[in-house]
Amino acid sequence: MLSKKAQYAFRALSTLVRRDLARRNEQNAPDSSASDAPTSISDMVQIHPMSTKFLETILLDLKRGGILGSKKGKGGGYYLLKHPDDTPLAQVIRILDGPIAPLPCVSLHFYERCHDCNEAVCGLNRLMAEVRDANLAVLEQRTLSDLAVHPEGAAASA
Amino acid sequence: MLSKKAQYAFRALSTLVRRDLARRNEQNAPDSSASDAPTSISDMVQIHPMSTKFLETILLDLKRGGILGSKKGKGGGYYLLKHPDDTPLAQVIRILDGPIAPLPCVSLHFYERCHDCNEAVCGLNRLMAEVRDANLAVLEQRTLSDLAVHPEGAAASA
DNA sequence: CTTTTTCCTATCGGATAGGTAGGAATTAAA
DNA sequence: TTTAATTCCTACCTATCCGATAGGAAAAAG
Repeated sequence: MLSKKAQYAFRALSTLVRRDLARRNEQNAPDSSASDAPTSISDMVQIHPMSTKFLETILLDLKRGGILGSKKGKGGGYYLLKHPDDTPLAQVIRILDGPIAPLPCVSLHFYERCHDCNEAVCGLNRLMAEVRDANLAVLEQRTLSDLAVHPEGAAASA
Repeated sequence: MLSKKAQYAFRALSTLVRRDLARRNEQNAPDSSASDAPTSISDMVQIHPMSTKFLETILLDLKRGGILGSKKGKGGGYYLLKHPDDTPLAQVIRILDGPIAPLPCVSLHFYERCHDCNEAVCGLNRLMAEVRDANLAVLEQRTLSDLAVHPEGAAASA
């Protein structure tokens, strides 16, 4: 299960993404690398109500994790460092919740040896690696952009 | 991540499965429904070292969950209620760890409404449902039998 | 120099994970 | 009929983690 941290992170990020994409559209610069016009924490909290102080620590994590940039002082806030297409959901989850794999001994980014079993012949190991791959097939493919896409009704596709 | 409970459960189950399959083979009764010849906790712990008392509570859970049967008293122990092919890994995980879905609002067996968002238009909801499905594609397909299969070296396939 | 913001560290209460304790109930066999 | 081996039950314990809060320091704009 995703932690509250990760859930709140995705909410806040969805705001940043929507603004970022809107701005790229306005400026006719769909591919510029970093976004300007930082969004403050208080703005984010107004759109998705949650504890301001808690969100503060989450955004700090995202910044340290290389997803967000920030600007201090009046008019400051946070902004995406990359195009939303270029940040997979897996990256966000790893920053806030750690490993995605169901066992440390099949984790790609947080591997820890499993001393109670011989990994080469451990049936569980092999199966959980399958689960990990199934997860990553979604989480590495889907990006922040997908967060902002609302599945419109049938009318939208007409 | 799987809890220790679930990990230990899979270890103990792998012992039961190996014995069960061997017995079916000996008796030329590959499809009989329930296995006899219970295996005691102390036997299981000798094969896969772990806390006896802790395993006790785990096996009780598996029994209440409908996966194992038991026999009390001298010569007693636990046995599989069904053919190993007929117990998907998902069932074991749900008994010991609860929901498989990354969010309560996309859980099939432990659904809880998500009051902070409108599920119909929540981008995260939709994405996490994809993750859930990717997980279940493995965990409902793979069964206890797969736990016991050791991937032999190249020689085995020759 | 005041206001607005991010940044940093410490703390806290409650829940959960992992594991233990002690014994009751049941069964087989000596 | 006693003894030994087993499951069954409930309560408890302890350390860690989760979610959240507190209180400021540092920076930037006006």
